[in-house]
Amino acid sequence: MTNKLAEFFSLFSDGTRIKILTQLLDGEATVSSIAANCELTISNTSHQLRLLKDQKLVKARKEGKYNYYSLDDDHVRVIIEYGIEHLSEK
Amino acid sequence: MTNKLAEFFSLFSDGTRIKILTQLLDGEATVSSIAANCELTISNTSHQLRLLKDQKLVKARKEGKYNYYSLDDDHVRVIIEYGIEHLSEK
DNA sequence: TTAATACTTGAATAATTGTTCAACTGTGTT
DNA sequence: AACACAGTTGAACAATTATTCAAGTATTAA
Repeated sequence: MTNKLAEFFSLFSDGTRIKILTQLLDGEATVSSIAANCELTISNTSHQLRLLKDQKLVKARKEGKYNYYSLDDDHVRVIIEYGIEHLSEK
Repeated sequence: MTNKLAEFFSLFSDGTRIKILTQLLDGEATVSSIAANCELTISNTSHQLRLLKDQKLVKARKEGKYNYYSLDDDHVRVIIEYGIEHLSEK
């Protein structure tokens, strides 16, 4: 249980993934647009999105040659907000 | 900002620290009792507590030769609960 | 059917992190 | 003073994780 929890939270423990997640807070986006906005390579973005998808934090929708990713967990927003609150208070 | 957030969440991204944090949800405890309950070495426990303390998730109170650690952040409980909820839902 | 775009994947490398070990400090006891 | 207990610290090693790179698939357009 503790390890599963840790695995879940590890998705928030990397600046790259936090960038991607906060980007997705604004709504769904393609891999290339996420990569562009977050200043990441497409490959890296794709790898991180897969991790997030494996753990059901995001979901993907395919439309033509584009893959649209979006948040698949209502907790993500709150968890990030709590983190921000912690930072601003301490 | 994203990196500070990631640094904060990285405290939850390790099974050892999750064990320590959940142990502290029950109230303050000494380093040795935490180590015993979580089945960790004293040294490892102490190292992890320092990380948690540096980021103001826990605080320490010294009494004689004992160091009592306790949670110093109201968000910890909720964040862990949200993590558990996520796991049970997906 | 060739080419271009939009990704994905696996493997290698680079970087970070966790754990242990040995030595140390501080406190109370004999 | 010498000892045991409670914990801290820094350095080394072990393990994990992030990022890049090169090659691949899928879709659409020329």
